[in-house]
Amino acid sequence: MTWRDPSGRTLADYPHPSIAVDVALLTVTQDGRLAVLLHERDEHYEAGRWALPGTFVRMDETLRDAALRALREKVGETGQEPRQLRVFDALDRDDRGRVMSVAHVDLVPPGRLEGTTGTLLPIDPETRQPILPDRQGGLGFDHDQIVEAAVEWARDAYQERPDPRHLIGEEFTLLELQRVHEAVLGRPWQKDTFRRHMVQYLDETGDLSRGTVGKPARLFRRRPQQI
Amino acid sequence: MTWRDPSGRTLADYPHPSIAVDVALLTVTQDGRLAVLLHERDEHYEAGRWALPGTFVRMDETLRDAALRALREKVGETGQEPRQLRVFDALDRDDRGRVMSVAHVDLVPPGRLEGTTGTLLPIDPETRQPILPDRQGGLGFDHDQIVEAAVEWARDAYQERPDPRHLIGEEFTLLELQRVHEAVLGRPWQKDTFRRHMVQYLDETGDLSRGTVGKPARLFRRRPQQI
DNA sequence: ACAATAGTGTCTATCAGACAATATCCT
DNA sequence: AGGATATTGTCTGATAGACACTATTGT
Repeated sequence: MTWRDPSGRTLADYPHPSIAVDVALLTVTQDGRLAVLLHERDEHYEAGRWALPGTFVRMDETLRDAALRALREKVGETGQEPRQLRVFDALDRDDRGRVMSVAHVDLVPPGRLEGTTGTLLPIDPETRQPILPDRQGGLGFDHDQIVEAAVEWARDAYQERPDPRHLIGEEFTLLELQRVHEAVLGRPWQKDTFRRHMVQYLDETGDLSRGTVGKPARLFRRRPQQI
Repeated sequence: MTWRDPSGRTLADYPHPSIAVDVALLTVTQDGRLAVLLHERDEHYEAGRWALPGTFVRMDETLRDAALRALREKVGETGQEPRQLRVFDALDRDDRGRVMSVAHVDLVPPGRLEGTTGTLLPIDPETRQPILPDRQGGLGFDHDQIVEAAVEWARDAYQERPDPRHLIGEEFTLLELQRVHEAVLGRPWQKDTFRRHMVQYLDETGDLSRGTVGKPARLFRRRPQQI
């Protein structure tokens, strides 16, 4: 059944690079900061270093499934919708052998990270790097580049549209929405500018917020995407 | 020397997917159209179909080098600077076995494609697909998606900056520049809008064009990128 | 009444897009 | 002179950013 070339060999008979996935799982914490989920490696390699969850891609799974499995196995969490960033393929990036890694990013609400065995570390908005609790020289592998690309991806996604990854619920006030966007973008936003930019993508629910001080705010929901 | 896990196995001992590269090599033809370099497969698989040049990545080469080798071996041309688009990883995308492909794009001046054994086919600006000379059902594999992504990448690159991939020479008139941009973007551009948009990235050489009918145009060159 | 937050009016600067007038060459 | 192309002036509409005023609640 297996395909064979004229010399009778299958594809797997030729030596070929191994392929891994690494996932930068981002979220926004209670205190309004972007954070990334890391774990301290207890593997047989690079043990003790901070790293992104990652794993080798198996023969019969897609990249997406491998990314979700990496999150489950390494930090006890299911991601949501991992997206490819790019392939890291430097010949010497892994001393164990020839390994390419497909970097992924996912951005999930903080509620999904309750039972995690990983560590959520805040990201410096300027450097786009996690702030490590100890000063032991950064992330393993090329994971600093992956985190940077992940932050860029998230910022891009939150530049235009209201909370596309549903970090907050279905109904929210403009102030709540603004807080999330400011956390992801790592910079403040003028409230009137923000409002006028976002309302075009929002529908009013007709209800008002309750129990807050000051004038109650209208509640909005995301307007269903018109194609 | 080789790393081994606790069970004494190397990375390569575990079955893992094969990895390939495919390259959409784009250029702009004399008649001002975007075109992609294809070849008719004479391989042992999918023979006779139009396809992008591609090859399997070897153990000791980077994606970039594999992409350049694919161009050399399949269409007799050296590319310039292939860039990753994304990984195509559907489980059934290749009947020969589990093969992921890292799609690449490159955009080179037409002069580099003189001795090619491939076929340059124009791209429909609307569909972003090559116009095949025969009506035999499209490209093999998922190469239609790759071409589409490649065109998107090229358009993005030519949205803002003057001819970043140096499809024309170092000195040019604004009309020459505009022709190239219109070819890549697949739509006309108003000359005064185009001019005012581009001059900020250009320096005048001080010379004028010669031998043309009408008022001679000033020559420009790209302003060295200020960081 | 007062504090606090929500929502809006309006001014400015910038920019893309479009039209058309003027400038300068070649034959 | 007349055709052809280059270059620039100017108008319009859209938009981001900023400031400040008005509106509506709880205490």
